[in-house]
Amino acid sequence: MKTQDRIIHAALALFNQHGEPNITTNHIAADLGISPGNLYYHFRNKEAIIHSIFDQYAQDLALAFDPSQPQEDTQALLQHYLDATFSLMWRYRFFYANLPDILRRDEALQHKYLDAQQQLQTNLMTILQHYSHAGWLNLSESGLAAVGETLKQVASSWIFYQSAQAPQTHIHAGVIYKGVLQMLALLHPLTSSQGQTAIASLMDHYQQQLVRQDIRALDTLN
Amino acid sequence: MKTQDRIIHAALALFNQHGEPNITTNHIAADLGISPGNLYYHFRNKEAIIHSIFDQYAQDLALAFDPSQPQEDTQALLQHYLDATFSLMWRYRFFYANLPDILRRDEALQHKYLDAQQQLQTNLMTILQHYSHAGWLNLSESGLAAVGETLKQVASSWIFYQSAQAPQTHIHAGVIYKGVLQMLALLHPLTSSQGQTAIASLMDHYQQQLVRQDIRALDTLN
DNA sequence: GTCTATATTTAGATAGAC
DNA sequence: GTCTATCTAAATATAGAC
Repeated sequence: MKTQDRIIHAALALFNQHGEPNITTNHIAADLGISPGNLYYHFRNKEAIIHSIFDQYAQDLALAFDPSQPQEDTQALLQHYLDATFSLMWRYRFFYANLPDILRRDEALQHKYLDAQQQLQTNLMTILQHYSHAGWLNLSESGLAAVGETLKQVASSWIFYQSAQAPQTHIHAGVIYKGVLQMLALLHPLTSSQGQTAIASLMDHYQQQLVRQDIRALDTLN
Repeated sequence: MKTQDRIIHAALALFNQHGEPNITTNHIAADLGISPGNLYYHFRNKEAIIHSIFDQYAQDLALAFDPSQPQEDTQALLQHYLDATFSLMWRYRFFYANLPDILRRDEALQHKYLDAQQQLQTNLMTILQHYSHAGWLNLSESGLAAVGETLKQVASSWIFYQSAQAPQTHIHAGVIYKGVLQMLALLHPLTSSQGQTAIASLMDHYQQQLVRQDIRALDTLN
């Protein structure tokens, strides 16, 4: 791997584990066994590293919604959406745990972030409209928009919320399934009887993922 | 005012305006026109200042739900709850914009925060149960708990969410009314016809507050 | 591309005089 | 209680040799 990519990789891992404000350029260099001078040869400063990590995130996000993918049914579409957004948020969680301060320092990044959010929201609304047209949701057009807005907030602040609720050590990948379940629980009382079956089956699916994840987490402790 | 209180006051204002990570003990001392040495006479370090500010927040929160207050009707109770929690979150917004990192640094504070959250959640669930018993909500017992959990997340991540959405300069007190409206919009489709009237009247109320606030914000610009 | 060495700056904190 | 003076430690960043 190129040194530039190794820096991005190491920085992401350290940021996720210790929180971005607690990791300096020296920490990153030391972790890789390279000199600080070398690191500064590849990146102008720490902000540039964060910016590059975000670019990679945005690229991963675009790939996850590759328009060349085959048409799927509504149900699979929602599951794909939830899987992709939450697993990516988890992989880049340092960012979502610290959004206000990171974005304040880099105006260009703020705009890129809002663009990405807008794309995610558009995709979500498309899926909600599928559900609505299939008669699975009992909501007016404006009700749909309101739910979409709430879902967007729940998703994009989930990592933040969990980080504040639990001491850092207790956070593991299982929290992403909890986040998905939280969103589905929000939709559940708004569905018609057919829709309820669809949402309930998704909730079952993620409940199982959560249990498996918890078992894996226990294994890690041993 | 005692110097100790003046430090807390100035620190809160600076933290809210510039973000806690961007304000040093030197900034606080300079803002007050006192020496750094003097500041350190009153507080062991910056963390102690933040901790004191939180203690004041917790005290304000307890006061806002003074048990000696007269019994109110369900509707007034919810309005009181929303007014108090959101206006206090606004007054101490630096904290809510940066929760994960602030709490990670101070384990004792993490516990105090969780206690406060627990108290807020208990109060919220009591109110939801009032609504439910009055036949205003079409929800099972478990549905009620799920909605309560979502409302808790929406409320406690509202400041964070807004700070990430908007460039810092565009954030003003009006966002707290938007947050209240967001919570009410979440409840709205879950209500019975009587409940709908009650929630709709609250939404009207906060919509008006929001408009007034926006007008005041415009005034400030002129 | 990478290292060593080092400069610059700032945050956090303390000692001791008043 | 408050100030002046100052120290330590750390973070950011660069210069120049290899």
